[in-house]
Amino acid sequence: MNYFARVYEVVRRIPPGRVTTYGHIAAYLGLRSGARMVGWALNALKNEGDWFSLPAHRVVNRRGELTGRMHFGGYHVMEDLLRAEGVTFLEDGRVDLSRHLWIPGADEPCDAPIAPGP
DNA sequence: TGTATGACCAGTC
DNA sequence: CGACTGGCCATAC
Repeated sequence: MNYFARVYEVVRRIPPGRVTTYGHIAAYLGLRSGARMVGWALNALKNEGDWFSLPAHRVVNRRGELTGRMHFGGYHVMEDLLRAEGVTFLEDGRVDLSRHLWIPGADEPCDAPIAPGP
């Protein structure tokens, strides 16, 4: 079963300026705590060299931390990509999930407006 | 076939 | 409040 393809499909659906978490993707796929597999699937992306084809930089952990930034070829690449899309960061260096969190299945959540950024 | 691993999560000490 | 452990599922060796 192409579990990776499932993850890729969900990641592709993430709108610009929005981010989602591993847990939500796993939950959308029907897994309780398959979040590790989500990370593993994205890890396979860099192996395939197609990681740049998918907005993998929009996938963060439940706290909004860019845990996978080291896999983007630089520790600041992922952050720059998100900022370029208008994603705002907290002073802690985490993504403001309260404003940019996007949940799979809800293409246009009404209570998650895109913030214009500072 | 079986063990080890992973860009995680939630609960517990 | 900070740190640790177990679990979860699929892939790789």
